[in-house]
Amino acid sequence: MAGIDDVAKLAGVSTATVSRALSGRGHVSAGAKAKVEAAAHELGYVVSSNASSLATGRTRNVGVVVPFLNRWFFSSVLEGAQQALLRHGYDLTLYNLAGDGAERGIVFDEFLLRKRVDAVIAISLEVSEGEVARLHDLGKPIVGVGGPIEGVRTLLIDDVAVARLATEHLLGLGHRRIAHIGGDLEFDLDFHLPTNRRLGYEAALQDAGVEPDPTLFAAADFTVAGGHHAALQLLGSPRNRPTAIFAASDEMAIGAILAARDLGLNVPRDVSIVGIDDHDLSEFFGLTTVAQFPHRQGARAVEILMEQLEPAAEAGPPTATALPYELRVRSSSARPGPDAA
Amino acid sequence: MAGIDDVAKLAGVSTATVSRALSGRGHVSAGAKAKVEAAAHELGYVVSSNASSLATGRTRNVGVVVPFLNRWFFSSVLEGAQQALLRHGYDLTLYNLAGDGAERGIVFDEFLLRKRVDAVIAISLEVSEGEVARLHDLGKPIVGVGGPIEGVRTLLIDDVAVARLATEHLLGLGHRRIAHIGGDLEFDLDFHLPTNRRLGYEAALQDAGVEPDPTLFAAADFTVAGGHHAALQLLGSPRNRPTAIFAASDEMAIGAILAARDLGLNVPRDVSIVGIDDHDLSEFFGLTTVAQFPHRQGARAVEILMEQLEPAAEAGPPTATALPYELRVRSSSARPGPDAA
DNA sequence: ATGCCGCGGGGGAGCGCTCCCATAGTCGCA
DNA sequence: TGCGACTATGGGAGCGCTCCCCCGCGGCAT
Repeated sequence: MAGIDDVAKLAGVSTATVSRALSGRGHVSAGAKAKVEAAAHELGYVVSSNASSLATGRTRNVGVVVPFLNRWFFSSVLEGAQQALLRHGYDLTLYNLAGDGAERGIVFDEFLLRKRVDAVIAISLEVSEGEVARLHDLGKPIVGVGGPIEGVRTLLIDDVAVARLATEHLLGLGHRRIAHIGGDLEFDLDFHLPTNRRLGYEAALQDAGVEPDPTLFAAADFTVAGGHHAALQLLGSPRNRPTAIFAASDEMAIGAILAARDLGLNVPRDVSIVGIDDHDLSEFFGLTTVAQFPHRQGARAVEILMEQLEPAAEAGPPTATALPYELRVRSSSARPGPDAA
Repeated sequence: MAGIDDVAKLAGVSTATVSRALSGRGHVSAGAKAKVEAAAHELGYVVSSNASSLATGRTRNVGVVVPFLNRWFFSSVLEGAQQALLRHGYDLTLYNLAGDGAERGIVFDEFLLRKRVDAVIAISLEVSEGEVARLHDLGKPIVGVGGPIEGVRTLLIDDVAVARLATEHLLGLGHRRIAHIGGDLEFDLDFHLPTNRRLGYEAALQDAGVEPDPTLFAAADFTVAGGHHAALQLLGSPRNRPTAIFAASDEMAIGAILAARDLGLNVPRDVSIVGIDDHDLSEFFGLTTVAQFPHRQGARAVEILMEQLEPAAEAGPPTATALPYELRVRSSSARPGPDAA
């Protein structure tokens, strides 16, 4: 393996100049720079990140901590973060904290603190104040995505507004009996997402002069099966059947569409269904939804970290934290049928 | 931040002893080891992986290269690999090569070779011989999962056998007109998976004395939408309609189930459907499938790397490369209806 | 007794960079 | 012409470990 000395020798300069030429820090004449680059290329030289990190104290590596890997939201955020990091020349070290607390302790004690990473992105993960404090003491920035973390800059869509938008879409179509499939409370201990989406739903109804009907709420976990189960209850009996369902996630909404079909109901003729996410499968199911853009959220998280990690970089826009969302109307929502109106 | 010197001072020993005590290499008396551990704990000392890597030349970090993050197979393998690596005290650096070749070159030239990783796991990714050679020259082991790579130890299920098993299940139920939804050829340039599964399907038919009917094959990409589209063609007209469909993946199979429903056909009464994977959603859809276990495949890949990276470790079983698979019969397959038989 | 071996432990070189400091040259302006 | 400011470059300490080499000691066979 070629080292910096080999490059220096070949280029006829000192190692200091090689370092400067390749890193862009400090002054190097154009000629010297060209010679160094040619030599480096010829030798197939790549700086040793270890040696570089040791000397600088920076690793150009960020740790990403996720609770799940195989769910759409998480993998999308991860993908966005990865690509953004790559553009900045950073590596991404992945920590998948699947549930149990044992791994978690190891990751925090041994890995994150091992000077392996310069910063941390926590995706929808509860991080204790103590953990945040430790990272802070080490001078490692942390940003959260998709779940509020005490004392940490966090990226998340305005769940209340998103739910409101979805509900208003249904109200605008003329629906009045609108059910909601939301997360159960246990889940809410970590994120306020289910609560917030329910609040947005209720607020939209009230603004339209519709009193929320507790019998039109069904709790479920954020899966197709959960949404299916909940929708069967909601749509099960013809009397008092809602004309529309707003589900807190697309996976739930897809479950609801399938449940409606199972009951012989036509979507959207007999029941309109909307979700939140714009999941991969939503287009296939013609699901009307409010898109959030987890891919961009991951990228945004990286930008925020870069502002702190590399203050020298372009100042960038003044960090607008309002995350975009967008109603995507497809075929699963329509005006209620005449008998319902 | 406490360094090794601080620990040495507090424990009243030399840094060499601290290093030995903490790494387990070399001889240290029990007493000294206890003192060192106590001191390290008291100071919250964690070895700097950079300094350690620089001195040893080993990073305890493996690079995982994946083409997609948000597909069930990939994220499952990734999860399995991550957990296995964590158990071995290794980190996982993720490289998501989404399509284009530009990123790819950067990753190989700058990142993987940057002495950042000790080994590489390539998931269903075509790796050129040149790339393999470079890694080999650097002494970095590489193992593939889910796609054959020239000259590299690769983990993948026996696609022919799996397809055969699925097809034989249908044959055993009495089906004779069995259609197949498989990958298209373009996709096959990378992996031989679609071809192999088709071969297994045809072999099973021939062994049962059924001549494969080319009109009962439909190409699709490996998605729900792809399977749906293909199944609509296959099941579209009542004449010559197959009594069963074997899809090369569960996502395709689920698309086929939905297509059957759209056509007013009952699964399994009018048509049986089986897939391959045991995808998360398969249970919900009652899909009969041949489970492969990507999570374990990821873990297995790690074990193989560890055998090379840490020869000192337990010798382990003699590396049986036969990967497990298992038929899971659910409600989507049954004997063909009387009119079909 | 003597030599040898194995174990426990210390000193310190060296891993491959970065960056501080020093030096030399160049330019512009008083 | 002189001086400060700035650019270009080299020398070399030091980042925080690991591990080679060395020493000392006790036990054991010769």
